[in-house]
Amino acid sequence: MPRRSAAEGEPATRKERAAQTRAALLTAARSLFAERGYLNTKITDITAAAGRSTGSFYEHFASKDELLEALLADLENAADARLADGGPETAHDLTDRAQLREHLAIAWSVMSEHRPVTVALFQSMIAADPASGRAWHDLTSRSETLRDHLTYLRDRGHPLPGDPELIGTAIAAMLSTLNYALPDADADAVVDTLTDLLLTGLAGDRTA
Amino acid sequence: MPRRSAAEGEPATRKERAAQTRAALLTAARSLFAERGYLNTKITDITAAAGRSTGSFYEHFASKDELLEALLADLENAADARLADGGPETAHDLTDRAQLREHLAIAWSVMSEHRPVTVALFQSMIAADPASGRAWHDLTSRSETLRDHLTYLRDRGHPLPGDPELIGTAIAAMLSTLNYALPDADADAVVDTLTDLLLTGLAGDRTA
DNA sequence: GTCTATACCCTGATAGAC
DNA sequence: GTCTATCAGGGTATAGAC
Repeated sequence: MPRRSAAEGEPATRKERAAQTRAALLTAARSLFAERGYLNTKITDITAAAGRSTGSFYEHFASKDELLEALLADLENAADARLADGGPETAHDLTDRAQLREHLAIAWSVMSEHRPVTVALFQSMIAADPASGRAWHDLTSRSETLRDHLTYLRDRGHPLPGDPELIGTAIAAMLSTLNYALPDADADAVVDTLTDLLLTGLAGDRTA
Repeated sequence: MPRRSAAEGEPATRKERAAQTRAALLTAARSLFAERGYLNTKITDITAAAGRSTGSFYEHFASKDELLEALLADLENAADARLADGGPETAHDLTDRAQLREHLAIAWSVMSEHRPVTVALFQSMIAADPASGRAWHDLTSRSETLRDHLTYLRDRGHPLPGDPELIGTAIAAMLSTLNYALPDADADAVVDTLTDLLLTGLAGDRTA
């Protein structure tokens, strides 16, 4: 049986302590990313906020970028779990107001709930060399589901405003940037407006 | 009469030389911003590309940020001149396809033609502390004209998808981010798609 | 005004004791 | 694994000669 320190509530195995440190770093990073952003947060800021030493950081992550990967992995696990609960994997007809709205609402709430990661990913994307094409790549892959639904629509004979990939990416650009810029907005109001804008446009008949 | 150096084509007054250096720095900055982006461009990169010394930079600008201000001022002067030539200051009814398209086309071409400044401003905006609200502020002020046109529409009795300021900012977000991500796109194709998307939406009747 | 040289600070990353 | 201490590199900004 492993040795334990005298008397306190904390577990004491090496593994557990390591996990605690790792978790503390992730938690600290999260709150700092949301406050000051990813780019302005230094590794030393994270370790300080977590109450650990600078050197300790590298025992868990090779770089700030790798820490972000870990946060992202957590996010994806959470999202998967949520979908498994019974997500609206059925929505396909984006010309149906309720379905379009649902799609936008989910996107908006996921971004808002995971704001630290969202902010970090967005800043990281924009800070990359513009010539690298990373922004286009990220936005495009972020809107895969959307694109699939659009392609589905087009294949069913519904004419679209243009190429599904371009439309999907444009919408992703709008959502990502607006959510980044407007963290404290009333979600329902924003989603309502965007739903209406994307469904029937500026010239849409709203007399009904 | 001021002294001149022996024999060459270059003018030699202090003022002129200073202006040349300043111009060289601005030009160098422009090309570097377009290539590597604003954030990744260091002051030493600019001076090196301009063929000047590091110290010389501070004789003209207090910081990289101030240099960007200067570039922005140039851009605004150019834009003003272009408008004075006979810009489409008449466009008001954004529910008219031609007028909406014209508005979007101008926005897109201005962003593309001044890509170095556009890229720099965008990166600078995103790199700011997320809590500062700068992103919202920038996007909102960037879409003032759009908002005015939308307000005009609403006041004329045309129902909009929501608050004009929100809609205008959402569109600005889409345009800015998409243009940032897609520098080499076929402008006409993009503008066509966005026009159609914003005019009548995904559910718009395109049978005609 | 422009240059060279350099001081200075911040940040990332490592070494070695515990 | 975690800490303290420290180093190396890159980047900003200034000093002083020309």
